[in-house]
Amino acid sequence: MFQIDPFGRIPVYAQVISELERFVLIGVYKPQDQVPSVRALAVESGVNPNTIQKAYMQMERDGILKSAPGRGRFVTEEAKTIIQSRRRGQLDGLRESLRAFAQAGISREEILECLDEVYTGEGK
Amino acid sequence: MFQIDPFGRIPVYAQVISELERFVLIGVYKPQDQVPSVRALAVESGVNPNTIQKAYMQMERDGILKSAPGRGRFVTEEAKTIIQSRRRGQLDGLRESLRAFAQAGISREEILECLDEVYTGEGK
Amino acid sequence: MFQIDPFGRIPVYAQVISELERFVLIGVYKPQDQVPSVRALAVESGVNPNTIQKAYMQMERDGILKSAPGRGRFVTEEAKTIIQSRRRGQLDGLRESLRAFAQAGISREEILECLDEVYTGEGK
Amino acid sequence: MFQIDPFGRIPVYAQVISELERFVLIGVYKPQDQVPSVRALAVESGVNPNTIQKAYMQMERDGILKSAPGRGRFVTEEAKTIIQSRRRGQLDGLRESLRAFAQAGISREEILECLDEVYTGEGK
DNA sequence: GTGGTCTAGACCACG
DNA sequence: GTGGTCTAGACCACA
Repeated sequence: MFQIDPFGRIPVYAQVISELERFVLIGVYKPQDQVPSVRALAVESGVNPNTIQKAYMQMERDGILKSAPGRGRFVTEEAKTIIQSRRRGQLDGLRESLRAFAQAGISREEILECLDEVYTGEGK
Repeated sequence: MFQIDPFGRIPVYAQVISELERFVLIGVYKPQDQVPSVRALAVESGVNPNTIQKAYMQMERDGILKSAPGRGRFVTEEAKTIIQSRRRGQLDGLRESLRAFAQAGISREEILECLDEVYTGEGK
Repeated sequence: MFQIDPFGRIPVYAQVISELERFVLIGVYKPQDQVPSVRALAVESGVNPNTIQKAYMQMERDGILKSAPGRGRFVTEEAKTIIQSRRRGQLDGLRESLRAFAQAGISREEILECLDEVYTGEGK
Repeated sequence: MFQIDPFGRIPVYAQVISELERFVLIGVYKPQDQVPSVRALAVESGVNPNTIQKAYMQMERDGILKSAPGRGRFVTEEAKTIIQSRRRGQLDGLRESLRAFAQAGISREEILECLDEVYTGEGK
């Protein structure tokens, strides 16, 4: 239920954030829900507690989580909104990426095919 | 003619490779052509010779360049093919990335818009 | 346990690779095993960390090692297979070498004698 | 008739020597024969004259050639003998090489097969 | 001049 | 602590 790949270029803490955000988007975690404690999530995911801590801290900074000292961490009301709007901002990143492919001689059609594959294919 | 950004997340040696491969793809460097010497490219680009060396070595391992010790480095016959096929493989990465946007609630239309922006926009 | 000859025609980084691959082949390092850190191996072998780094990077590109940033480097599942198949490819080089001896007037028997000497002699 | 590969790990000057020695062994060049001038061989082989010069100097040092200033270079009486005996000494190198293959997990049979291939195959 | 190798020392992101 | 990257400066073999 919690997939982390310790190898590969994506930092583990970023993967943790990504997974948690995904859970918020699909409604596994709803506003006011309590998220697992650092320790609990660490053992469940096999990730170093320091790394979980780092992920939680950043999500707090982003306004997705809020911590109630001594009681735990909770999903904010605006979590879903924040995540979606931020992802929209990431389109800039995508644009840059696409530009790279364009420069690399990949045709618009090849990418379109790719796109359809994703949006008509299976949901996962 | 040779743009490197020493600050920013992309390693300099990767940028060097990217630029050189771009030159091969657009025909600035053709098979059997000699590429600039390590030292020459270092001064031209303002990058440390060691970093150029690292880039060249990797391109050699990739079969894009071949070296004739004492004479210089040359573009292989298969260079263009290798680069293109490799980039095609990178489409898998793009596919995964697009899938992430889909999950994040970005519509197919938003990405399409992005795509057109890139392919109809300026060449740079 | 780790023999490096810093003088002599074989590059140090190549010797490091050779030693590590040997350890994989004889089972000292098994799949999923962690290999020594760059710094640790540097002090143990008396080689500059950069040189170790270079060796490790190449083995990674070869698919023999994989790195988990911040945690260390590990032997891949396919390591042994890759090494063996690559060495098998080197038989082409041997064939060429033998051909040279044949042309040089060395008889098949002389080489056979050589061969037996090696394979019946001591393991080292 | 004169094959040089400017790429690859074998130095060009060594290849030149190897080719010339081959010609002596197969009788193309006999004792007292004059070998091509540095310049002539350079244009014929497409190799830098400096490199030819280096090869000739070493062959002189080895007693295979002797120079008559102003008249040219000639094959010595002992050339063939010297080359053959030297090659015999190279068996030590072969032995070391075979040992490496043995350590690399290549079986004696695989090398034997290789050997037969060479000695029963075509002469070239 | 070319490429190939190595050292020393530094900085950063990550866990 | 780990790996990843970069710089500066040096030496060698080769053409």
